Amino acid sequence: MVRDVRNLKAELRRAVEQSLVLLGVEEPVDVPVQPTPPDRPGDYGTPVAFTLARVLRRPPAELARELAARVCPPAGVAGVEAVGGYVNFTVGAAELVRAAAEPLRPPAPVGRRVLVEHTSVNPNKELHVGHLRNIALGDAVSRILRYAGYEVQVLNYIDDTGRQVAETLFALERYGLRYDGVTKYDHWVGQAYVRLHREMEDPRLREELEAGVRAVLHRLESGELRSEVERVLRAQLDTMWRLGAEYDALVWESDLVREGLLQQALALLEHTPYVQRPREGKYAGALVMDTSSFVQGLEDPYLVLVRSDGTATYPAKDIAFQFWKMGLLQGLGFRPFAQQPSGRLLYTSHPEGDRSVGFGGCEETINVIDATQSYPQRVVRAALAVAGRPDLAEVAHHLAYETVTLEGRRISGRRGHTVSVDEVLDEAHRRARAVVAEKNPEHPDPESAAEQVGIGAVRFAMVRTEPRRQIDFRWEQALSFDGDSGPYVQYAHARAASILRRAEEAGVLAEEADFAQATEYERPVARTLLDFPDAVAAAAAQRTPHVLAQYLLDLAAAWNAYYNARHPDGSPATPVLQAPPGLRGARLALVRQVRDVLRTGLELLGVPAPEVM
RNA sequence: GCGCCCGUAGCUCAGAGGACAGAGCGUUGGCCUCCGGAGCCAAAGGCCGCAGGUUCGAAUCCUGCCGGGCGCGCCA
Repeated sequence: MVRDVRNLKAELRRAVEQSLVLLGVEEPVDVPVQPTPPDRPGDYGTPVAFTLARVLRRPPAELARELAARVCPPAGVAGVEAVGGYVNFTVGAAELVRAAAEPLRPPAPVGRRVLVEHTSVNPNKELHVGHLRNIALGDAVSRILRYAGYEVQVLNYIDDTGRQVAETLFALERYGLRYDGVTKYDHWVGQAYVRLHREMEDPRLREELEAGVRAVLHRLESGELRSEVERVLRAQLDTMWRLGAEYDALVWESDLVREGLLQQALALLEHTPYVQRPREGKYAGALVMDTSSFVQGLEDPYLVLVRSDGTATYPAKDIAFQFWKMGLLQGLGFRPFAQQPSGRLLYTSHPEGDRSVGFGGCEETINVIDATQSYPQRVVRAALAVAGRPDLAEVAHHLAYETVTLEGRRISGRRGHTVSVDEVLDEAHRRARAVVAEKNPEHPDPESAAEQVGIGAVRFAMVRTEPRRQIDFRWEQALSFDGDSGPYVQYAHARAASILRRAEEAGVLAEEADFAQATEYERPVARTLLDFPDAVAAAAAQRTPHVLAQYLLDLAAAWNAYYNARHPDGSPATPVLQAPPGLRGARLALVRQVRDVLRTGLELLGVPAPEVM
């Protein structure tokens, strides 16, 4: 009996391989088994005859016919036929539905630790739609890898010693601002930042402002202003949590420096032939790394790690962090920071933290950072190679996504050309609320449904396309509730859940399935259901959620088509609750699986799956 | 200038070297005798940027060109 599609495909492959021997093929040949296109006979097929044609010097169609005649198909396969040069297999409807209805089993643990860093927003202003893409991608990839069996650490890097934070805190001081308690705190603080930048345009003030910023920077480095930064961070976290993103730990840049990780990283690099301290010329007195063997296309391959005044550059800190992530360096203590909405504890690095809390030291890393940072990310990988670990450089991935533009222009927080995540979510909620009121006026909890649909629309829009593609943020597109959208998939899920609810009310939910009664109408949904493990595996392997998003659209479409199917005379072809006993059980099993796969898939994307919407 | 990424239907996008290139939006026309119409069915719409090459087979791989985005600081 066929258990699931992985077995099925593997069994088909084996059967074909055995028949190859009968044809006199001795050399091992790769036998691809793929689903047949719609409107073609069969469910799965192989083009192996084309490969063979070359070796055996015979026409592919002829070989396909011979293969089809000799192959001994596994149990449950109802037919084998040659279609042109392809050999196609038809699985019986009963077997197909039975296999598709088999309960989901998550993949086994792979025993590999992966560290995903995402979000990493400067703690000095509210989140904008560019950050939205980062969070949606990073959170989805983390969930997918965890499901795929990896041990995943999700980190959010807090750049608390950066210029942007210094400018903001300086602005608050300079203008003597007091929090009004009304505006969300990160938005309020962001206004001070924008105001300072307006003032900085005046060349007469530049020196005075610069000195002020530098003074704050020093206080930040000493850790003196940590609680100020933390206050902004907590406001930002509310937005991240509202989106459904959660983290395992926050890593503060100041901790990285204070714990000496930066110095250790530099020490690792310093005695390699690639790193030098020139006595004269352009880089006199600085510590520089020659990246020419690792990064192409640079006029000047020398990268400054330590300035001639003794201060470290940003790339140096990045390198130290990366070394720690991959276990080249140890250190950093952690302690609990907050309880997240799901109950999961969020840790933070801290000078008084517990050093035995085991973050870092992963075998593979994924840095979710936009594509404009590709060069610094290559430098980070180069540093691993310089430190004698080219093997680690291979698995230090940069999940590079293209930036989000706004009306075709680059987002700029400073110039106010931006849309905040909070604003987007509020508007999404408002629009979804209106639709719920219209479509489902009896809804028991319309506010909660509107929130779930709004978030779902926004997050799905951010992950449905390939990360490398630039996207222009448009309200109608990001907040679309029909067509290829999050709510479309959510609706398909709610519809399946609704049928199961009614089945339970009618007392037929536990009815035994008689798969032998399965019809041709079930075939497309069943086949699509069987593709789920492949979709997740592909998303994990390629480290991109869009593969899974596209799959869920396919499944929702197949399920909706099934739901609406009619006989040629126009009468409903696929009633579930009114189907004859046995067939009803089989259809309920299929509907349950549709609901479970949609729910699981949506969860992996971080899109809520409401039962009623 | 050099390097990286992207060019697929009017628009927004899928498409791990395999079967006549697929969705959504928009346009046109249909579907409430069923369990949710945020849905379904159908039609129209394509030199897959251009030109070569590799291959039994190319939207997919290679080379060149064209168009667009980004990067190339002792900034972060």
